[in-house]
Amino acid sequence: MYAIVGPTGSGKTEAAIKLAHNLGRAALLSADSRQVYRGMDIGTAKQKDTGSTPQYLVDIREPDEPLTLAEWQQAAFAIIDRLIADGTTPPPERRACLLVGGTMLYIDSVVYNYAIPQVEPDEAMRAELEVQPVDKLYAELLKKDPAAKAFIQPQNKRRIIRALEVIAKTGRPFSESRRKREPKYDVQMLGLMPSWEELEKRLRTRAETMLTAGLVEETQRLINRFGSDLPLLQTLNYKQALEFMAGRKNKQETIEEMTRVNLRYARRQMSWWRGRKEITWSSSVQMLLEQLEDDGWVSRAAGLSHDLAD
RNA sequence: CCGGGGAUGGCAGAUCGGCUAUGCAGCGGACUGUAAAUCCGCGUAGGUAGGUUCGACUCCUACUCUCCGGA
Repeated sequence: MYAIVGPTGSGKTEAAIKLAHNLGRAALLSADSRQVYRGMDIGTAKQKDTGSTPQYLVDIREPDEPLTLAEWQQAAFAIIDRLIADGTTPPPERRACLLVGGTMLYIDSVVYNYAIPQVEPDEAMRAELEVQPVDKLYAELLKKDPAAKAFIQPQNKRRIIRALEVIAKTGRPFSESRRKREPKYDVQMLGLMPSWEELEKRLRTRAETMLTAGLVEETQRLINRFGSDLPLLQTLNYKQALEFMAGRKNKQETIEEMTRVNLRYARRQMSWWRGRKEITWSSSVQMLLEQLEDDGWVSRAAGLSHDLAD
């Protein structure tokens, strides 16, 4: 199993499709918190055509029923188990699994087998806590779970509330849930990151393409169906499309703005992965594939999937 | 040409005779059920030349530029 990570617009999906082709029998597992929603295609740069390679966890929800991390993780585990792990799948359906996407937390939840607290969001409780001052909430959190100080910042109300929610429902400190478990799968992590100049160029071109391809119309369709206060409309690219539609920005300004916010997001993604020893980085799709050949990973995996197919 | 207002970091925009404005952008970071979310840390200033003062971005003078009104 491979995980292909990299910032938005780096060409991860393209790399994954080529790699899947080289491997022979493989499937794509999308780790993307926005591509899971139907009708959000252009703005999320969804790749519908993956050739003969199946793609999972795309278009699995309507935009008005949000998917949570825990649900996504369970769905991912179920698919991976079916494809490669538990041996109950008849050989013809078995495939090497390529986990590909930019949602860092989603990737990690599978690769490191996060034990996500089985506590569903409690809207009533959240609303109640929301109106209280942060410092009070933070003090309460530290009293109940002193170790939380190491990873929750004093002003981060949303995460403080989540931590309090978990403590209230489980009676255990939130910090306990961060323990690492044994990984379920043997995952090879590959990173794809072109130069920043190259990435900026790609993102600008992609922004232009999105507008030409009908990003505005797609946004309008979402508004028509779900109303203009749909939270998902605050997503990258859709938010900028809304500004354009409201006449606050012209087309050129919108393209620049889209490029800028995508670059900012890419920076945050890179800051998540920077310094991870287990990721092998490449600066182009070509390099990534060559590196795999050189290290014998492809042939090994190809042999494996060949065995599986027998 | 006359009168009046302004000149502050990449941009916007406050305050103050000695003590971090702030926001956006930029750079770095955190992250276990909203994660394309949320949050934290860090640069870069005071048009030019003089003067007053222990000390000037802050007060005074001149100059330059600019905006508004009037010729």
